Amino acid sequence: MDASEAVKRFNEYLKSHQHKLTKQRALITEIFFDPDKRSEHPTVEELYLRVKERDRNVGHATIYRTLKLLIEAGLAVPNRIGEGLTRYEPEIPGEHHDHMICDRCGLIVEFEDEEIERLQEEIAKKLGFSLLDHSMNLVGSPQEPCQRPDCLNQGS
Amino acid sequence: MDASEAVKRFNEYLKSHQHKLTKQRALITEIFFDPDKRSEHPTVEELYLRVKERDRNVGHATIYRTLKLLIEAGLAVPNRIGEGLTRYEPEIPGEHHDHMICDRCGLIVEFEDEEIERLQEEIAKKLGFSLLDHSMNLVGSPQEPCQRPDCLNQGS
DNA sequence: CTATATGCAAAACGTTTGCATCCCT
DNA sequence: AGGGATGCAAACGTTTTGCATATAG
Repeated sequence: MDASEAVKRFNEYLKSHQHKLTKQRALITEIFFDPDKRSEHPTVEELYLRVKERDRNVGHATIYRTLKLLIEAGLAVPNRIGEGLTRYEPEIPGEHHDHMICDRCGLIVEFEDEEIERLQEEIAKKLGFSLLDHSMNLVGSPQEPCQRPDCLNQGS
Repeated sequence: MDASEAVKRFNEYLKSHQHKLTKQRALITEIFFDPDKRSEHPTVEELYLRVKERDRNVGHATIYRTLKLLIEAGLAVPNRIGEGLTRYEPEIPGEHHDHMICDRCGLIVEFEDEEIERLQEEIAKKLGFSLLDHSMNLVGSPQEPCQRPDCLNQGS
């Protein structure tokens, strides 16, 4: 799903809920779904700064309100890993992935595992629930020197 | 591990790090590890109120600072599921469990699954990391009427 | 006795909200 | 034209911090 596809889907959601597709909402969505930075899991502040480059008048509130709508539309997922602030990731409806987080530099690697998904269903059932959602985050240290310039694990 | 065992372990950690076991720290730890409420995953505010019943002079800051130390000592784990506030759970070193959260009433059921733990190790390895930590939260709706008085799912 | 811990209140932080104005449809 | 959206700044709840005082070791 590319950025304009995301905007289209968002618009469909908005229309069906008496909301409007404004310039700001379209811009935020485009930037949020930019394929180059898709896996960056931006914070509100990070997204705000990137949006501000293209529209100097946006306010924080609009980012917060738009992300809330994107979540309702099933196009974004909040992720409260680690520290004290929320990160958001673009969500392709129907897909799902979990996270492997680098202990040294915070890099987030996404992955998917069928076997785990299956086990989760099974566990929920055994506990008397039907599974609606789940999140799994692994934290680890890299075994090989990391390629990222800001990673502390440069192969000491 | 009972409450006094937890205090003992905490004291060991404190001593080895030039910290002191104060009345407040011992009290907070005892209450946090109270076997009756072990699985309640209290917020700071909840813990604060329970501690205040036994020592009317404690301040919020002491709860925050003590929980931070308990985390360093490996005796507590912060859990930022769901809403906007952090819950804490007592941790028995060496043990680990994941969470099944009730969609209707927020009840947290703890569970452990060897198979999942094994798969997580495997996935981390495949991605080039050695696993340090992980968290997994399942969200689901109960299949049977819930027994909790405050659960919305009373068997409608 | 001295280093560390406490309680308080103020500050910091991320997030939400009220309101006058603006702008999609 | 009118219901919704925006930007701003103030309000909010949680967590952290500075500081004078108290206390464990």
